[in-house]
Amino acid sequence: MAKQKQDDGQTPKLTINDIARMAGVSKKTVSRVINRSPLLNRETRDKVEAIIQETGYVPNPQARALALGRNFLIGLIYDNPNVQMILSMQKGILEALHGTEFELVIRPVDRGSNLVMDDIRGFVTRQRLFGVVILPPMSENDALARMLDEEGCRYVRMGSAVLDDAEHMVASNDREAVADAVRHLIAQGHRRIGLIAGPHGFRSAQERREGFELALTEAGISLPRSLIADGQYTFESGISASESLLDLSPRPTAIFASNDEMAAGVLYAARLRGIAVPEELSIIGFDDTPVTTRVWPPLTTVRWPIVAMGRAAALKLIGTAIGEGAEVNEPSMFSSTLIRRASVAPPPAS
Amino acid sequence: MAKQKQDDGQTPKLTINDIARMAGVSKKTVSRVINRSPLLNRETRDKVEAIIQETGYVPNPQARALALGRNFLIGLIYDNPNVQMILSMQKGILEALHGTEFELVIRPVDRGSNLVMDDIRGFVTRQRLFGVVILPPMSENDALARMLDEEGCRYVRMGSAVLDDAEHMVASNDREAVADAVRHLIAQGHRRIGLIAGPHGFRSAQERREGFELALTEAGISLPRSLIADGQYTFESGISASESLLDLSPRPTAIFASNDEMAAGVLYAARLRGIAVPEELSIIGFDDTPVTTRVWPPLTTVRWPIVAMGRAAALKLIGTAIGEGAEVNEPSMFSSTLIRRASVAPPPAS
DNA sequence: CTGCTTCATGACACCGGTGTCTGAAATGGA
DNA sequence: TCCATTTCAGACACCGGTGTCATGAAGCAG
Repeated sequence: MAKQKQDDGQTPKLTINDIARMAGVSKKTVSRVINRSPLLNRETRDKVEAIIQETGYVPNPQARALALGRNFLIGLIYDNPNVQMILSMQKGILEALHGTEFELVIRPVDRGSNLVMDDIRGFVTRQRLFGVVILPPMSENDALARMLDEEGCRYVRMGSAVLDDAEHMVASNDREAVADAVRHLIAQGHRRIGLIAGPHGFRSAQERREGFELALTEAGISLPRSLIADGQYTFESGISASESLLDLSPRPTAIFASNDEMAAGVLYAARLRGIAVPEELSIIGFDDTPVTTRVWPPLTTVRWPIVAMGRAAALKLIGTAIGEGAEVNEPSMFSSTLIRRASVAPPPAS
Repeated sequence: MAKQKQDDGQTPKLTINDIARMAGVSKKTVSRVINRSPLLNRETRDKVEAIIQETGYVPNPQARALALGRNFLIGLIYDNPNVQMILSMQKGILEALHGTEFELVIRPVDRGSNLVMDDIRGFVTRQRLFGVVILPPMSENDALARMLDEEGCRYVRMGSAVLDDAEHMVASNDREAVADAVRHLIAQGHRRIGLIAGPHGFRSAQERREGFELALTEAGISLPRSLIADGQYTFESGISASESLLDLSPRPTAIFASNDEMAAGVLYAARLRGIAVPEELSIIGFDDTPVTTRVWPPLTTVRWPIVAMGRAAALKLIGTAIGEGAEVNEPSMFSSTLIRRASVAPPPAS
């Protein structure tokens, strides 16, 4: 099964010393070649490079990290019910990291636990990460940011929030996006519009709610408390939240759910009661996750450029390390767009 | 903005030398304390441990990795359209890694590209990973396995495959699971059952197809070629594949789709044609992803213990490193179960 | 031809841990 | 009491890179 090999069954790895010996130069010279030092004789460089090519030598990153005092690992910290968002974010970050020597280390944390901070501290200090990207809702944790500052760990926070610190934040303007979505409902003639809010304590939930209220206020529509139901960003919470809304009389003719999962829940609840969507009830969600197109009717929703934001976050992080002179200037604020599908129609002509 | 600090704005990290000096012992002794060496005087150990506690010293993993000749990074290599599966797998692996000093580095690859092998080789050799977990369909790539062997990189493959190499493989028995699902349809009275197969070249697609055929053969039902449509494991391919099936006359009374996304596509296509599910058409999917409960009616599907499999894979990998004596013996074969929801009913009494 | 600068390279210490070997102190048997 | 054995801790080299400084050769003005 295992082939016969010298020591551990492993091909012994080439080191910088091997290359130096083969090239007849000092290891420092090899190091210079690897690091593209400008003060090198062309011949020497070519000779060494040829040997590196030939042998397939790859410098040991651990040794490099040790000598340099920093490594090439980016951490992704999250605690999020939204599976789709995590993967999109990973995708964006990985796109930015592709072709660099950075790798992505992921770290879900348990926000409920009061050991989170210790957990994360252990994570960044043990691995001496180059930097981390923090996803909501953890990104709203200012104590975490302070801790990372203390530990000397670079970080970028993702948020649906006001841009209070462009250096450490990549954000999307949820409030305005939601306001747009609700304006769309109003333009269709809706006046009794329900809101399924996100969990208390989530910045995004707060922003989306404010956007909702903003659009109604603009249109001079009053918003009774009964038209607001609390959700937890989960499908199940969407179902139960919409039940209280659909019990109302008169019933709302449209519901904005603060994310797609809950919007799917609204649709489900409507189906259980035999309420036709969109003829009797319009629905708008938020996130533009795949579920919006899997259900019937496909859900109108708000898309935010999450992959692009992930990319921007990663570039912010490693930008200082790569484009030395050329200060990478990634945008910090992204805006979302309304995706119109089939879950919105004018209200029934009651 | 940046607080005034000595050198780089970073708190200077404690090293083993600092601890040694403070404790009045040699660095080697501190090293022994860290590594729980048994040949240590109790007093000495307590003294050093107290100081470590007090100062919050954390050994530098890069230095450790360099000295040890191996690091504590597990890689996850995948190229998979199935978002849900990736995340579940990540979850399982992270569960296994939790509390250990291992971290998870993720690496999606582009299977289409012919640079994949070089890409992966670069990944494992550059980072000198401790080991990698490979997800399907990359796990079916034997050249990759050989390459990893060559590079001396441990690996575990995930598969819906025959268990040909328990040491390097964690598998689920898709064939039997699918056969069970189809038997369920047959038991309900279905005789004209369509199959939406997965992409050619995917082992899982092959296995699932074989399970499908097995159940029909058992029941003595013949399977005309026209009842098999090719899909790509995507929602869209599910829609188009089901169209050819639904055009048939007589129409199949049930369809087994090789994954949930495609099953959702079948449902969508049925809705477009006004075919009632499950009254006129029964549907079964595979994977038990959340989409099965978001759509109406909720889809009957096959659940495979993906998180548990991820955990097992990771434990297999690090088992040799941790439970020295106690040879960790993770199961290598997992079985799946049929989850009955509302998308299956007896065929119409045509 | 000499002295100075510039360029290319090497010697050597160092990053922060671990393995090996050695030596001192403690233990124990005769 | 003495020597053999065991226990514990330290000295030192080493892992594989990088930073600093020294050194030798070449270039150039005087």
